[in-house]
Amino acid sequence: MPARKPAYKRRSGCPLNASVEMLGDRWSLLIIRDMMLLGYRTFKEFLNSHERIASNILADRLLRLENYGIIASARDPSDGRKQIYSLTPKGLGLAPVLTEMVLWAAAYEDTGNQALVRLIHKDKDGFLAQVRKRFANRSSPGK
Amino acid sequence: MPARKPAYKRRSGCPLNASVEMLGDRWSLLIIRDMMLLGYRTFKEFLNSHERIASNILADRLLRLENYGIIASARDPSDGRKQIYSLTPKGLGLAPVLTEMVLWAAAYEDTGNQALVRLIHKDKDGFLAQVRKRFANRSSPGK
DNA sequence: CAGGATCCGTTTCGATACTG
DNA sequence: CAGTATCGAAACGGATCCTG
Repeated sequence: MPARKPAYKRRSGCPLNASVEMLGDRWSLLIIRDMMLLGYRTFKEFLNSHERIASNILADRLLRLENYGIIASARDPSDGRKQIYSLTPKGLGLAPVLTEMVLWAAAYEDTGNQALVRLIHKDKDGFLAQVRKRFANRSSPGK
Repeated sequence: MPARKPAYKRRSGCPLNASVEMLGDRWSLLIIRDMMLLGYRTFKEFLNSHERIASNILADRLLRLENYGIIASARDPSDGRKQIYSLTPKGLGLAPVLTEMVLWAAAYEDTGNQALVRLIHKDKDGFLAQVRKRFANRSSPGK
């Protein structure tokens, strides 16, 4: 599966257009969430985690996100087989978007993960700073 | 095309899961943007506008969003042919999400619509309040 | 004419099996 | 471990048709 270019044409310059092109599918945001909130970094972690993404789709999405500059990949120096994925600054910049989505879902729908929601509610800026700091120190997954 | 239920199963209770299920496609967020920022309300406006969505897809998305409680529809009292779509409080609650997405795209990508971006940057809370107010007064599109 | 439904070819998805 | 290959199923998109 080659790195997709959408078949449909989209007028650019309109707000949100670019965002939706990069993130408007069922998996991209979830992958980013796993990196940002759960500290996942390897193909296997994404694969075994959460919503059971198929391996071909995962490979496609990782490549796509990398092409968009949202994530970066590098070979694990200590284990040549492993590939380590990480968020770029641009990817990290999505933290406020994810945060607002979590709050929205919590307000109207989702009952899960109340701890996180309360944490964000109590101190949104602090939470965002914490996310950034984890990635500034590079790769301490944080559970 | 019946109102879709996703074929894949998704574990619930995980943050963002619900959001992505409702909004994780190429059109839903754009439709909401058009309602929220451009004041669009009718089938035809959505159809002729922006990125040239196909009418069957549009009908499906409108139904989906209505089923999720994000938008509501009612017949135009002054013109029986027309259907008027509007944001519910839940849909309006997406304003912060959209706002952050616009800011993110502006910071890393999109060059279009600088005016809006500057407005949001200057006074994010004021902008959100303004959006809410427009819909509290119901239906003054606001260009 | 507005809102949508139907038809149909094309693209993408997703599960599983398989490879370097 | 990190992906490819394959293939049936689903979703997409364009065009057209239907209905009030």
